[in-house]
Amino acid sequence: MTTERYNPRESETKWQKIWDERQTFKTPNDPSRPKYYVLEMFPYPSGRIHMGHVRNYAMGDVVARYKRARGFNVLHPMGWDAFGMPAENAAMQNKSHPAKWTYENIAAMRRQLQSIGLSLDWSREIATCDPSYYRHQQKMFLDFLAAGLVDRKQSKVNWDPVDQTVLANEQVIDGRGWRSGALVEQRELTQWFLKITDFSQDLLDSLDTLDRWPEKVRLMQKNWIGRSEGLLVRFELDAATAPADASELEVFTTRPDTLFGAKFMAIAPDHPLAKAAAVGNQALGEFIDECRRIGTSVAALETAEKKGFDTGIRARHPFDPNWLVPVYVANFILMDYGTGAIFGCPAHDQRDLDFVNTYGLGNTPVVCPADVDPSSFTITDVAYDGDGRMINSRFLDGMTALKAKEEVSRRLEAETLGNRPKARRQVNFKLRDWGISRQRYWGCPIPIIHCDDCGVTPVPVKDLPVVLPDDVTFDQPGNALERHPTWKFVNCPSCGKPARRETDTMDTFVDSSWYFARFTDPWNTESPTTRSVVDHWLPVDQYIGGIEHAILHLLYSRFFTRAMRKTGHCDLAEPFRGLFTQGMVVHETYKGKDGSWLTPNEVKFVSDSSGRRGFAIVTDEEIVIGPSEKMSKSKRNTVDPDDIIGTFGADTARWFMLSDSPPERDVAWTEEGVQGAARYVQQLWRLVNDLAEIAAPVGATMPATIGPEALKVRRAVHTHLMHVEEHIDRLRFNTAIAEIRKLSNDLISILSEMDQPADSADLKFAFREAADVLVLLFSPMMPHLAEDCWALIGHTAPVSESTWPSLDRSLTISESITLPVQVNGKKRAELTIAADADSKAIELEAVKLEGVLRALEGRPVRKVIVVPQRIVNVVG
RNA sequence: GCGGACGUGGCGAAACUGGUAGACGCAAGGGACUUAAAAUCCCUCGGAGUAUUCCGUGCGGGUUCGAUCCCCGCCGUCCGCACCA
Repeated sequence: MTTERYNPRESETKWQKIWDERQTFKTPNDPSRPKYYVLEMFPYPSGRIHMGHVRNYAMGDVVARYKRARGFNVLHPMGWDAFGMPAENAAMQNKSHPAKWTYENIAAMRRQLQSIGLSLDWSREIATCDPSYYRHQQKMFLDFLAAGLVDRKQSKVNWDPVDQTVLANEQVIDGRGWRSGALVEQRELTQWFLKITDFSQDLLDSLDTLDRWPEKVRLMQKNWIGRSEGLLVRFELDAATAPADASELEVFTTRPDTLFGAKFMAIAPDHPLAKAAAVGNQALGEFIDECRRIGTSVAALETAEKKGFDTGIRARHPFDPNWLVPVYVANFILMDYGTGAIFGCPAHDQRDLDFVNTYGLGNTPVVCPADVDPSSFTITDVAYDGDGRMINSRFLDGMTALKAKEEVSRRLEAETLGNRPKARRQVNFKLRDWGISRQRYWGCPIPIIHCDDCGVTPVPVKDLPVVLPDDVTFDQPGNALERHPTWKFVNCPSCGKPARRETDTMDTFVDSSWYFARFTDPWNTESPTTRSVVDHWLPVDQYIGGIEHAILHLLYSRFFTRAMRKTGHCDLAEPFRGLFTQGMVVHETYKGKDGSWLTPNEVKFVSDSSGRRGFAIVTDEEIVIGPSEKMSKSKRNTVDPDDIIGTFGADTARWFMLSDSPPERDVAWTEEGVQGAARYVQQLWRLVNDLAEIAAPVGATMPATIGPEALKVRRAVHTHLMHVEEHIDRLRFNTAIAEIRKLSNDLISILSEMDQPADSADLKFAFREAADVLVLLFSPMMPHLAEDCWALIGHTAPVSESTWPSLDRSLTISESITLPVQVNGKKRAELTIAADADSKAIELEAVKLEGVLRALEGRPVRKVIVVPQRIVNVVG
């Protein structure tokens, strides 16, 4: 019998149209049904989707379709992270407008996404650059401001003097702007900040509750938040050496135990005391300037040696007024951590040791490791930062370092300097407040008006949204809003006098910090969220995206839900209950003799038992096959989803993306692999055609008696069904797919081994069940093929609207099992026995087996270990 | 430097986290069908061996009846943070 080949191109567009017409994936806000919210990180509308998107959305779609079939009301929306620099750069190049570029890209990418057959509710689509979205963001900014969650303060920024904008740290490469190549300056600018540090402790503590997040991401966030417990210690300055106004220096330390090992104090170049000391000290002033110039770029930090400059100031040791410690300005002290000042204990801190070794200040070990004789313990160029007992430390000697920490803290808290305690305990965080001001046009305007009389004045809510003007030009660098002839000139909403709009816009990370909440009711024109709706849908049950967002996006979103809760926009702290970070799509690289990269389309291959070689199609020259790397334009190893879908169909692309590697790991796109997936599409099509011929009609009831052949089919079906469920539940798509292939392999071999036509009622029923289950199992991965197969086997409603098969667990347990039998840990025999046989019966049978007796070589059996349902081990 | 993850066939991987190592697939080799190719179907496929055998999960030890999995020490690869006092 011949079956026509399955034609994905015709089929896929047909079913996409049908789903659309039937509104199959439209999700009502129906609180009566159990909900499931699955979300993939929304894309930036760069113009075209890439294979990484296909992988990401294929995973989310499997979860969405699976949960839908299992009876959940599934929310699976899509939108666009649409503000950002690339749109402005494109506008500059094309003499166009960022909005035009962005919306054209959105249209193109929406079409591409639709060709993948994703089960998305497009009626909820949002674009963050649309005033209908960002107006609510402006409202929340004002609410945050009123709630004390917004700050406006001076801060140091990376300033690109050519592009005239602030650059993020990631945009500074070797001290130069990534676009302009200009030397980046450190500037003090007044910036808007969101006070994420208000939640430092909670953001840290709550990580423990995120048990469905990757451990790696939680750890990265933990390190980023960077909590450390320590002591703030006030050192009195020697009046004879200190500047007139300065009487003390406060430092932060996590090692108060090492106070008697102090050899110097060091302060940041921007520390107020450094500035005071530089007055009338030209050499010191020059040193400070030099530190500033080198700045804090990564390259500078890696190579810069520890440098310092003695201010001449001396500080008194907190436990000994006669002990004077020199105060240095040093280039490795950060002003924005702790107090911008430290005491240096070189024996137990590598940086301090490097420093004293340059300036000849010496070191005194004060913590001695347990296995070392204190009298011979010396430090030369490796600091000791481990545990031990105190030495050379007066009243601390003999204590453990831990005890000494406590003792020093206790004593200094009790002693006073100028009527205040000499020290207090403090918790410090590395986490900084989130600077959101960007000197860009294509972002969400910050709804603030600056008035000479009234100062910083919020835009009244009735005047929202503050809309970006359309008539802007990009013929010169800098912020188009700033130089717009009229936009920024408004009257003060408070006093009515002429005033100016804030021309900074918000960091685009703000846009993506709450879009998941907006999806729950994107139709609300009055408020960012509708409380009854948002509280029902959130948290997102399964969030899927790239590991590159492990810190910023995910941390900002966690902050945002807390801030939204505080301002009444939602009622939860943690937005993402489950997080999954998928791996990249990589591809081999091809390099010609002349060192130029070739695309996969420009190369042909020859494979035989000696290996695989590649040749340039045009020149026939042999090329070098390089390692698989992330798809990139520069290495020309990209594969275009449109081409793949056009050639093989979306189902094949989806199947291959999910099948080859575990989802969290990188997957290598290969021509052979995608062809294997395409072959399987045809194999399934043939199999379902064969089943359609012999299966009982749709909805046939189970016959009273099921013969052994039919039982075999049913057992296979339900066993594989059980395993596929387990794999999808754990997001193990690759093993789910292996399990589906096992089922189809089983069915193919059962069909080929049948020597008689399946005309008995029980077999017909079993094959009906097999066909239904098989199609339903692969329908989340290959939905279009599944629809055609579903229709072929007689169903009238789409498989996308059908319910998941119910598992009969009794069919997954067989009457007899075959256990491997080991002798001394090595497999020597197999034992087939009743599944419910007890351990004693198994033991008696096992020691009689021929293979066991042979391996024992006449030795007596000393012990038999029976692991139920698993294995038998005979020890002898 | 600090923190973390990972090393299994020619390749991607699996092994229900202590219980038959290599499922499922890719590539390769052999065969059937065909004038031929594609497609399809059958067989082989970790190494050695005539074997009902031995060896084998980066390397070296250990715990255990039994270790890819747990412990100790190395080697290698990748990732994150980075002068955070």
